[in-house]
Amino acid sequence: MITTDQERDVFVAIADPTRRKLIRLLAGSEELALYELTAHFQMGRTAVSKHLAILKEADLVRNRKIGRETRYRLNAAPLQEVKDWLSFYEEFWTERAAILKDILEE
Amino acid sequence: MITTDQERDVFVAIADPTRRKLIRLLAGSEELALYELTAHFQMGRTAVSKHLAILKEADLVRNRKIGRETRYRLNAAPLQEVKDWLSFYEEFWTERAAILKDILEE
DNA sequence: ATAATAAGACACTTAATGGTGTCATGTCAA
DNA sequence: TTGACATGACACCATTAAGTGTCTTATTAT
Repeated sequence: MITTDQERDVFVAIADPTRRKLIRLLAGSEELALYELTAHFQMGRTAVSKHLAILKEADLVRNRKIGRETRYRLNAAPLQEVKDWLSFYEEFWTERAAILKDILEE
Repeated sequence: MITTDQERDVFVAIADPTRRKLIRLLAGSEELALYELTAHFQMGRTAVSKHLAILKEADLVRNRKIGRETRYRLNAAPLQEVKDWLSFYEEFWTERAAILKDILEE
């Protein structure tokens, strides 16, 4: 049996600086077409398209076809998962926590 | 001129599930030696060591040699960078923000 | 002193990633 | 209706990533 393996990995999606820049661009506009997004990068359209596919896989981006162009929009919701993950470790880097720990270690 | 390229990429460091598990393990103990960490995985010691090297590069982990063993400890501080990055997008996934946006779009 | 343990340092393999260029197709404009 | 534009779909390539195994060295325990 072959599981279609739709991984939906948000952590991997945001690991790449190009993809973080895409997210940033989409946060600034309601909707942007592939060719508009591509204009902000040095790489070719195909590469940008692939990055968007990875973002889409993680559901960080939604798209719809309008005439001959494909418009992309941001869906930030999956970032919640990262925030939840982080929240567990927050106490480990907080100044307050560090002081408390020092006290306990005395 | 060769720039030694110490990239220190926190986003890449946390993108891998094995490395997130390492972080989790280290959050649970003050210090753990490589062989102790390795015991929690199916992969070999060398592989775990490499993952720790990547975490160390991102300064998410510090290590010291005690006798023949190398003990690792968590340094969560660099995760702050991820949190800062996330905070910018927080309003985009908040329920409140979604409702507000709908109102503004009327 | 010797054997066992912990880990560093390599060399190596396989698969995934990030990019390219090209061709085909649908859509818009003149 | 013809040409230009936007994109999808490939095939392809180079580099990096993730894992392996082996050899060596330092340290501990018997």
